[in-house]
Amino acid sequence: MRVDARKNYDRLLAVAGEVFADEGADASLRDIARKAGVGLGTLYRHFPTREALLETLLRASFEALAERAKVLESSDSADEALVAWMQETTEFTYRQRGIIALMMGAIEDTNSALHDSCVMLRAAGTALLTRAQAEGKARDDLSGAELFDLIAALAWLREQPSHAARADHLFTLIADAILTDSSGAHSGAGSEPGTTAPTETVPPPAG
Amino acid sequence: MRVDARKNYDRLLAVAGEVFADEGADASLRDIARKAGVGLGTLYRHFPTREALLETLLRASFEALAERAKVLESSDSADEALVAWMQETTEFTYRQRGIIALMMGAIEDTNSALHDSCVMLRAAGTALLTRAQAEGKARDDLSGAELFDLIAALAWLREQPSHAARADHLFTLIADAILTDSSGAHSGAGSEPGTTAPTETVPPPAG
DNA sequence: GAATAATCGGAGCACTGCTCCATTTTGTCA
DNA sequence: TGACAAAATGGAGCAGTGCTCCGATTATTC
Repeated sequence: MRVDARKNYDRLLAVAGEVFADEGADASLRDIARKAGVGLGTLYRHFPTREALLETLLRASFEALAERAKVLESSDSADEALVAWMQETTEFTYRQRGIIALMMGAIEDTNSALHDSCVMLRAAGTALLTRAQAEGKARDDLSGAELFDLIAALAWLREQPSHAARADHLFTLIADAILTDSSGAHSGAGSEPGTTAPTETVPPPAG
Repeated sequence: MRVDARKNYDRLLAVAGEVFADEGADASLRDIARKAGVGLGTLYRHFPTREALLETLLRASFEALAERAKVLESSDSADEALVAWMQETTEFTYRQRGIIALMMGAIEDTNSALHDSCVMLRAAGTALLTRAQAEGKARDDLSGAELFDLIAALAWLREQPSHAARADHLFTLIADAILTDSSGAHSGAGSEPGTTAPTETVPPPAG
């Protein structure tokens, strides 16, 4: 890549990261180009779709979430691992305002730039779910796709301002619904989003 | 109202009903005006916001859902009544594609034309929930607002094409999570959206 | 039939996503 | 160093959006 192209590419990513953070995933691309001091054509040359831009920005985070699932797979408690990963994934996803709707569309659209990331994320969750099910800690009649749906629904809910105050409670309710009664989850230690996972496990998006 | 104004008003409502049904709640207002054979200014004169137009179209249905809750309140089974109403409300809401997002914004925006309808709907659900709780059929740590959130989340999920096949199953999962174990809901009779409420209880939107 | 008030409808503004291509810049090779 | 081809640029242009504004038109009243 030519050095001037590289410079513009980097500038676009940096600015896009800020603008998306400020205004959500439906921010104006023209605005991003303008703030990057670059023509609109240049933006489209580097990132042919909005999703391509978002994918480049968020790929590292998606991969970190998948990696995190791998680590959690070797933890002691299969149910706590599952809930912790659900919590982290929900948290990350809802913070990228507007992205969960794109992801739900991308997961069955093989042409979408976000497709692979979504499939990877779903697979990572499925592995944790399957392990919990094998240990009798999670209900058997739940698929990885359904787990993904539940996380998406929770993330969408958190994007709604009117819901904010109740977010943790509903997360716990749904987490408990996934776990089997015998896993003793109702006491809450493994399913309180506010109290678990105080450490930063997913890096912020690049830029 | 002048007769020409009345004629345009009615035409707009009729056309808007069709267009919103075809394209969802974010359909082009200019397109609606054009198809109604009316100027854009005329549309905005009658319906100053998109939400005002939707509210006029859907008010009767919202009121029917509230009325339905009242009827269900005097049914034998408090838990079955709650789940049936959840099912009908979710069904109605998701069929009006795109409206659930507007409703979530409207419920705490007193200026929105949809505000009153949303508050009314939430209150109707709260009454059913409270009754079920009083009878020990629903978990106590759930508020009417949270019930509304769960219905919204389910309706949003159903709007996602990738989710369609799993809609009924997740509805059942969440319905069961709301009911207490003692209510015997896990056997399913009261929480199978596909099998309950075969009768049409909510009229289609006007127009 | 004339006066008046209500209503109409589309031009116009600022914005969006996206395409296209004349112009400019860069890297290479003699 | 200078010439040249390839790569990259950036913004004009198109079709669409929500929404406002106001001169022209129409219905109603006297």
